[in-house]
Amino acid sequence: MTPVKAPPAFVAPIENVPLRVQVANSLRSAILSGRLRPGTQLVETALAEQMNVSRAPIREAIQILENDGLVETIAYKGKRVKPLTAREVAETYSLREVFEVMAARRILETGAPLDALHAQCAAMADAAEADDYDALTVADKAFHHALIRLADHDLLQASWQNLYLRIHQIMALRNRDEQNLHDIASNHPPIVAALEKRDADRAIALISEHTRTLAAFDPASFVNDLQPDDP
Amino acid sequence: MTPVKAPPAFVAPIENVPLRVQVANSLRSAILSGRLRPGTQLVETALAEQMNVSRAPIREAIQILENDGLVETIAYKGKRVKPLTAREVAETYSLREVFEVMAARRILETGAPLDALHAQCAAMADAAEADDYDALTVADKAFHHALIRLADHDLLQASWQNLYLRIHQIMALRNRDEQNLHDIASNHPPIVAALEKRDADRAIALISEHTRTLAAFDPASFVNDLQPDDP
DNA sequence: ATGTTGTGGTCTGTCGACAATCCATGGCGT
DNA sequence: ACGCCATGGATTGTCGACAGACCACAACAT
Repeated sequence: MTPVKAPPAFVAPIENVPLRVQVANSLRSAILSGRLRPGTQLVETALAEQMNVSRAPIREAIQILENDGLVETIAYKGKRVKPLTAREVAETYSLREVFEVMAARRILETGAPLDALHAQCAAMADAAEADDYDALTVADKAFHHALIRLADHDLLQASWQNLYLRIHQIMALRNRDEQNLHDIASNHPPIVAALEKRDADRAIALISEHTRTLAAFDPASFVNDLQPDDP
Repeated sequence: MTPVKAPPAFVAPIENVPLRVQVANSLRSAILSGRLRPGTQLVETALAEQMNVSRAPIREAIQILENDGLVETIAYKGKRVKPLTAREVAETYSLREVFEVMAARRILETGAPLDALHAQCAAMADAAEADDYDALTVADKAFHHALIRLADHDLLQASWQNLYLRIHQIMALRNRDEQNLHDIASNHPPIVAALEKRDADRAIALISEHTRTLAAFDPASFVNDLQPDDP
């Protein structure tokens, strides 16, 4: 049986993306790219008017971002892009370290193939050579995403992805001029090599060190460590 | 200055709890206690009528639960209590293990006092002696919560708490008769002892073992590993 | 029989309006 | 000057109604 009702697929299926998701995506990318800086107020009526939708989808979209940890609500007062404290940044990176170490452990246990990691290392080297910061960022994210994916752990992946949203935001707010692209790129191949050799201790140590290096970088320039509100 | 406007606090502050939060709490406790079993459909209109509120707060409440990972939405079809797969249960416990090991590491680094842990160990022993399953559950949660809190890491705590929601649900769905209260209670004091002695390896090993024991317990009785929907 | 096409019911998705709350500002009495 | 209450504007919280999408079932044609 199973009478192949639908052959390969000649046309793309039309997706029905709810407004709240479109709104959420739009706002999220604005936050992650740094166009909406931490502390910025998000006013429902204003956004609703700007985007030509009613307030309901806006509210639900903002709630989605709240669960992403990018927005916070103060009852009857307003919603705003969550300010980043130095402590939060540090905690974010330390948790990321734990996630990636866990991924490495699982990869070593299952012996998953590391092709994807090699590929991204190459991509990062190319980006560093071309002095292309954006490409490097993309490849870096792809590398770590691949690392997590190889761990074959959906919950870990979801948690990591959620965490990485903030990493993304932090990176966008950093001063990119101060970063050495070649340093970043060269950090990764040794990790893959250690995994390849099944040297757990070394792989873990490298990942920890790599994460801590990133965390230590320029911790103060974009952070708002002030009263609940402001200037 | 700082003219102490509000002395200690004689009466509880009047909190304005939004309906969505009340609804979310109500539904959450129903899910966590097992009264709403995985797979149960949540119909907005029905809930709205039952609780005498409009659909908007219900929708937002359900979204909160969705971010808690307790509910899932299928567009234009319905929302339902997320079914638990064996894989999810295993992943949940393995992530919890990583969280608690991280907490132990941090506690050992900072040398935080362990009073709270001792207290909960005692509470668990009492509960086991009195054959009081509910009290044991409470004390067990309090123990692990204290462990996480001592790590002094807000993000870790938030992640752990979110994860523990599912643990709570899983425990509620288990067959409590099959569990030996004394075994559970006796698992914890050695962990505290190892922490006290600053024996990192042993503490971590004990925590891992403890978590894995729980995870291995009765993995099939309440799980729905079936097609996307149905009976 | 088998496949197709309506059709009705049951949900969720979206909207616009109204109510509740909070905050800042300014008037008023002392 | 100082403190207190009223008032107004801004923003979120809640509501009820309508529109859109999907599913199941039945009627029909082949």
